[in-house]
Amino acid sequence: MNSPSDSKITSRATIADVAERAGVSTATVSRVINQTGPVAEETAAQVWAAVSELKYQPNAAAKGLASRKTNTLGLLVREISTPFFTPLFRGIEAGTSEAGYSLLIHAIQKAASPAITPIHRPLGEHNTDGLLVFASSMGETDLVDLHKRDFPLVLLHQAPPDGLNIPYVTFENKSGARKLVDHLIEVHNYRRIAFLQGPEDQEDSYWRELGYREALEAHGIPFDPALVAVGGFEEKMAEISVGKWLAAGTRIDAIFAGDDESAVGTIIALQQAGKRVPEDIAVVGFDDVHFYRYMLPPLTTVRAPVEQAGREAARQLIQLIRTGQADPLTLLPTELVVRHSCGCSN
Amino acid sequence: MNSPSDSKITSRATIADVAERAGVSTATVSRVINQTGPVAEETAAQVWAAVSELKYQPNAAAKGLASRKTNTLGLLVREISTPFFTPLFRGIEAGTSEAGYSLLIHAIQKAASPAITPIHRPLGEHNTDGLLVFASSMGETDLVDLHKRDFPLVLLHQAPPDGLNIPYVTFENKSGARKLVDHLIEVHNYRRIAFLQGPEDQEDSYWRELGYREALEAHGIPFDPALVAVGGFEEKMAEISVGKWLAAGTRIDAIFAGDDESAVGTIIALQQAGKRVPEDIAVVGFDDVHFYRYMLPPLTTVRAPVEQAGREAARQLIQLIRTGQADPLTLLPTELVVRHSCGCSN
DNA sequence: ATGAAAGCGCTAACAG
DNA sequence: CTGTTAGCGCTTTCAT
Repeated sequence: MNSPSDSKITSRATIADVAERAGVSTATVSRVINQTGPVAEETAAQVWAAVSELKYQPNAAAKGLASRKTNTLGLLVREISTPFFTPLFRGIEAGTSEAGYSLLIHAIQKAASPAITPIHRPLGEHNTDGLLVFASSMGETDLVDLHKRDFPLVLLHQAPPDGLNIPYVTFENKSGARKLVDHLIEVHNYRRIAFLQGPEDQEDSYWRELGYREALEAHGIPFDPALVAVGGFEEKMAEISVGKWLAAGTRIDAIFAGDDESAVGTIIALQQAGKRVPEDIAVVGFDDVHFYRYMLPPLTTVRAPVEQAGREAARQLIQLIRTGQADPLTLLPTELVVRHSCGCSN
Repeated sequence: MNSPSDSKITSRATIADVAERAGVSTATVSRVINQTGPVAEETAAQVWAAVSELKYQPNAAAKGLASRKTNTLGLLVREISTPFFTPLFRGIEAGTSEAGYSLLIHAIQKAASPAITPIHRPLGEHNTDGLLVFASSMGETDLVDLHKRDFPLVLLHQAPPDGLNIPYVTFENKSGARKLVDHLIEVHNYRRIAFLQGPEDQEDSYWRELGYREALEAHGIPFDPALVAVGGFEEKMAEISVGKWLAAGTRIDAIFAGDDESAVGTIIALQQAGKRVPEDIAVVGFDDVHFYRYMLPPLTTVRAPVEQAGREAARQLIQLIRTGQADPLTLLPTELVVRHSCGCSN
C-alpha cells in the first residue's frame, strides 16, 4: 500500500505536504478537512487520499493559534481521591469527548497554603476554551477576573460569587436531606437526630444542613446545637466527632452524617464503642457512593446523580462556549435510598 | 494600582504588548519569562512589572507552535470507573504537575466495537509531548506506529509488543500472588485453592496466575483446571463463576479472586449460598482497594502501590521526553496484607 | 470552486 | 546583554 520510503519518517506531514500530494492548495485542504467552504467532490476525494497516505494529523497548536480556539475544556479540582470524584469525572469526560472536546485536568494540591493561590493560571485562558470549576478549587478573585473577561466558566457544586452570572450545576441537596430526615422522623420516630457538617466551603453541606433543619422544624422538633458537629465529609473527622458525642453521653437516636464518607466513619466509631447500628443509633449518609453498597449494615442514603452532574456541566460549558449562553442553574434531582442503617428491615 | 482603563479588556495582552510596555523587544521578554539567555537585572524587573500590570499570560498554542512542545502529557485509559483508577490517576496527576506539565485525558469508550479503533489520534502527536498508555487502551498497531516515529510512550500495566523498547511500569504481580497463595497453603493448610482470572488482555492477571501456579507447584499441589474460572476483575463475573462452582459441588478450600473487585463478588456469591467466609471457604483479593477496608469479613489481599505506579509512570515519561531515555521496566513492590477473610483472626 | 497571502503569538538563531 | 527576523502549521479573507 505505502511507498517503501516510510521508514525514517521523523517529522510529521503538514498540511502543505498534503496539499502538494493532492495537487491543491493548503486552503483547499483546510476546507475539506474542516468542512468549511465548498469543495468539488473529486478534489475532496484526492485530498482525503493524500491525508490517509501521509497519515496526516493536524497540528493542534497551529490550529489553535490560527483559529483562536483549542477544542479543549479545562477541569479544575482540588481533591481527587474522594470516591465522589470517580463518577463525576466519568460524566465530565463523557460529556466532553462526546462533543469532540479534549479534557485538560489540573488538580490543586491540597497542601498549598490557602492564601497564596498557586498558579493554576495555565488553565486560565488560551489553553482551554472554557473551564469547569469544581467546588472551591478557584479563588473568588480569579473567578471574577475570568468572568469579567468573558471567559466561559461553569461551576460545579458551588454558587457563583455575588450576583455573577456564572452557570452553576449541582443537585438538590436540600430536598434530598429533607426527604432523608423526614424518613427518620416519620417512619422511625426519631427525635434526637444529629448532623455532621461538611467542609465550610462546600455549598452542598450548607444546603444539606438547611434540609435537615427544615425537616426538624416541620415536625416541631427544636433545633439543638449540641447535635451538630463537624464531619468534613471525611471518615476520620466524623469518627472523632462521634466519639466526642459518645464520650459526652449525648443522647442520640440517629445521625445524619452529611455524606457517605462520614457515615462510614460514624459507623466505625459507633461500633468501636459497642453501639449497634441501627438498633442503638441509626446512621444515614448522602451521595450513595457505589463502593459502600456492601457496608454493614447497608447504608440508607440519598442517591446523588454525580455522573450526570459531570456530564451536564460539560454540556453547559460547551453550550456557553458555542452560543454564549447557558442555564444559570442546573439542579439535578436526588432520590432517597432506604436500606438498613436507618432501622428499616430492607 | 491599575489604570482605570482596564474595564473593557477583550483580547488578552500579547508578548508584544509586554515588550512595548517594558520598552524592550519581544525577544527579551521571552528570555526573561523563560529564563533562557542572559538579561540585565534591571531590564528583567521592568519586564516582570509589565507582565503583572498587563496580567500577561503566554498563549500556549503559540508557544507550542514555536517551541515544538506542548508541556502536556496525554493519558489514555479505557475504563475510568474502577476503584483502581482513582489512586492511579492521583499519582499520575501528581507526577505530571510536579514537573510542570499539564495532563490531557482521553478515555476510550468501552462500548466502541473492538476492531475499529476509534480516533484517539488527537492525543497521538503534536497535542502532547508524550503519552501514558494504560493497559490495553491502545491497539498494538497504533503503539508500534507511534513508537516508530520516536513518539515518547510509557506503558502502564501492559508489556510492550514484541521486543519494542517502550518503557513499562507495573507492580510485582507474580511475587505478590505467590506470597498470597503461599500464605494460604502454609498458614492455613488449604489445598483446594481456586483462582479467578482477570480479563485476557490484562497482563496483571497473567502474572498473578503464574504466581498462583508457582505457589501450588512449590508445595507439591497439582494444578487443577477445574479450579480456575473467569472473574474479569469484576464483581458480577466473579459472582457468576463462583455460583457455578457452588452449583457443581466443586470442593474448594479457598478462592484467590484475582483482584479485590472479584473478591467482593466472590464473597457475595458465597454468602448468598449460605457459606461462611472464611470458615467454610476463605477468600483473598489483590490490590487492596481503599474502599473495601470495611468489607465483612475484612479482606486479606496484596497491597499494590497503585498511586506510586502512576507517579512513576509520569516520571518515566517526562524523563523519556527530556533525555530520550527511560527505564525499560519499573517493577513496584507489593506487600501481603493479612486480615480476616483468609482465616486469620486479625 | 480554488488559490495567494497575511497573520495568529511566540521562540530561536543570528547579529550587533 | 539586546534587537531583528524568520518561521512554527494552520485558518481565513480576498481575489479570481
